[in-house]
Amino acid sequence: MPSDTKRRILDAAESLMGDKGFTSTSMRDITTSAKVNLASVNYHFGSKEALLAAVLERRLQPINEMRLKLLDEIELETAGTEPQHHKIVRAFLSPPFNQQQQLDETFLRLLGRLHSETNDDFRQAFMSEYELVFQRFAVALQRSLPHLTNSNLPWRMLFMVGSMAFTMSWGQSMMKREETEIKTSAGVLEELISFTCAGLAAPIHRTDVSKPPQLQETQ
Amino acid sequence: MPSDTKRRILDAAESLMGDKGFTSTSMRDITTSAKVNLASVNYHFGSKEALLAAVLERRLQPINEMRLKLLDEIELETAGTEPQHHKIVRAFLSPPFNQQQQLDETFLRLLGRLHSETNDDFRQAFMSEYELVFQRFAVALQRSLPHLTNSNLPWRMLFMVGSMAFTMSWGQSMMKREETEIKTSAGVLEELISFTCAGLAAPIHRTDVSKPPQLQETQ
DNA sequence: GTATAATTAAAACAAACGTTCGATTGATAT
DNA sequence: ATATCAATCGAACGTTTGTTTTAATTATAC
Repeated sequence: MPSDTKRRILDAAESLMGDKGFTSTSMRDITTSAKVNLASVNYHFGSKEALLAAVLERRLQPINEMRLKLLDEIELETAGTEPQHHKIVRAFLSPPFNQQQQLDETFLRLLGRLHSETNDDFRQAFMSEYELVFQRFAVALQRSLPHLTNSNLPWRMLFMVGSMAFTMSWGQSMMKREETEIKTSAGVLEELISFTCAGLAAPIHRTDVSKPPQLQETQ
Repeated sequence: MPSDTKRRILDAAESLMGDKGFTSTSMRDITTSAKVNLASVNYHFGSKEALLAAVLERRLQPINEMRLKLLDEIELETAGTEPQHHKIVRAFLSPPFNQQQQLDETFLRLLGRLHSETNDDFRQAFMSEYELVFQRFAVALQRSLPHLTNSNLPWRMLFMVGSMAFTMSWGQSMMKREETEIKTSAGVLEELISFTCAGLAAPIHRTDVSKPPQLQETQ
């Protein structure tokens, strides 16, 4: 029987870092919660930062695999009635929300935090693993929304990821507010997809100078 | 001549926390960069967390004031040719991008980080200061987009804030990539407004169960 | 001028941090 | 039984953390 120490550490780290953030979660927090010895983390993972990488890897790899698989299926379809970019957006946004385990909710928060809490080197390494997925979806979106240019698309995809990440870190506390009616991950996902599709497909901004829209080009 | 120690501390804290995050920025980092004594922070502000609150307050108050002022002006207008929700979205999104000083770019990053890096108590206090602004814009948006319900609107506003926050923390590094064509804050703002307006105005998602998961919804 | 308050300076504080160490365990293979 | 080796343990390492204390310095008021 293989020891489950590594899994316990990963679970505890995922949960705690999702709650309090990376730097605010100490090794002692993690090992206490996981009921393992303090030294185990460095023994099994090498460092605290490497532990974070392992936590992310465990969840992100199947998510990105699923994204690419869904995109493959879309591109193999001979014809479809639904607008292509709806399917593409769904292929990108749904995998993180799909897993049905309980732990995933904390992972969503960690993922949401990640984009703004690690140092630049780490983010660089993290993004490089994302690049393939990002690139393939950029090509697919550009094809299905021809009015988008190289100038617009990267920004709109940034907005998409921003909405997604923000939903991940705030959605849970949002759903707990009694006045909020949509209370399931699936419902939020549908709302997020609608919003994102419309945003991506928005008409391109006229660089029309005849009607300066209130503020202009400070630099 | 009043001492400029407080301002130097605020400037240094804003810059460093924007770069490295709150928890990863130490008091010694701040006081060294500001060329003041270590104890000055606690003397003038009381604690590290209170310093962060002061940093945010200094910038956020004029931003939120401007948001409400712009919204007032919109609501006083007798008639307008432009869709109302465009103006409302612009009133909300443009103030953080408006200030022309150099320091503001680091503040944008700090603001973007803030949404996902502080503890819950602090976020609660921070959000309460936001609540008035949020509430007024929610009412205005609902009025100008009648097809939105209490069920949709809070989520779509969350998506809007998410795109905005993400743009704040990543926009600067995004503009430095050579393949990115839009390279000014004003240009990014216009793109963000277009995206957000379209997302907010998106048709509501039919909770139609007869055709459940994968495809539907031609907008 | 001196008295009084406000600010800065230097030093120290205890606590918490990530990491490393040598010893010990427990199973597997020889 | 003995050697081996990965895994776990308690303890300590040297730093760094935010904060506090006490003294010196500067500005303000009388």
